[in-house]
Amino acid sequence: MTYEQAELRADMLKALAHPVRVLIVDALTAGDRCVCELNALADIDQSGLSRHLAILKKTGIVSDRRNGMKVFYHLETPCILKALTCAFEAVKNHARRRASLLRAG
Amino acid sequence: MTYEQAELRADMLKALAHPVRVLIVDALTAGDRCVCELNALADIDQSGLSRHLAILKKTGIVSDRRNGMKVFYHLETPCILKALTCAFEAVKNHARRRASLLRAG
DNA sequence: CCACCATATGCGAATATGCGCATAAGGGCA
DNA sequence: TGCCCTTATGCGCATATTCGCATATGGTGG
Repeated sequence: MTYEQAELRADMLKALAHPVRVLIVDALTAGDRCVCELNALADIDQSGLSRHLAILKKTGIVSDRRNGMKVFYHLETPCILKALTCAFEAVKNHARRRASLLRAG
Repeated sequence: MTYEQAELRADMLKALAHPVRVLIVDALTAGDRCVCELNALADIDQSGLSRHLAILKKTGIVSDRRNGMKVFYHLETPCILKALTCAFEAVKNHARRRASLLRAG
């Protein structure tokens, strides 16, 4: 893999690597949501949420669509979920390994 | 998903979200490598590489094993590759969409 | 046009990340 | 023990992220 290819992948991962953005992507798997609905996900300023959405949009993970006064966000890359699930499984495995090491040692 | 669960996933993604670390994980899919081998992957200081490896190790993505003077790193979570592949496909889709928008508009 | 609602952006401050240099730490070998 | 090789860590600096506040923008309805 070239460095440039690695950079593309890293940019994608970086766009996802924030708890609020993970929550957003998770919520969008159930269907499109407007900003006002997503705002209930985390205890965060509205402007902050808007910025997180802009980050996801810039990398193409989500797209947006206006409907009257509201803007709805749509998950463009559902496969990104596999990444999240994998990450979660890996975290659990890691925790389990650490726990058994603590028991043994 | 709770905020705590999202934080765990985000930590995992953050650990991967750097081009050098992506290169490391990619290289380790072909088998264990010592630091001196990995050092050839990118034009980076040896201390920097060591730090990147420490980040991957802390989250459980890789583990290390001493063999004589050398330390070998091992990929603990090969499923993480699916995340990388997904990220890459998503990047390509995004680029394609942007390109066709440019053509149309 | 004006008031209002939903969303986005400018700005500054706090914090985190990444880097290189120097150096420490762990281990092999004479 | 002393020297060398491989890898890790302390430190300071530059840059990037994140956040909240204030405010701008786009759209609706009176």
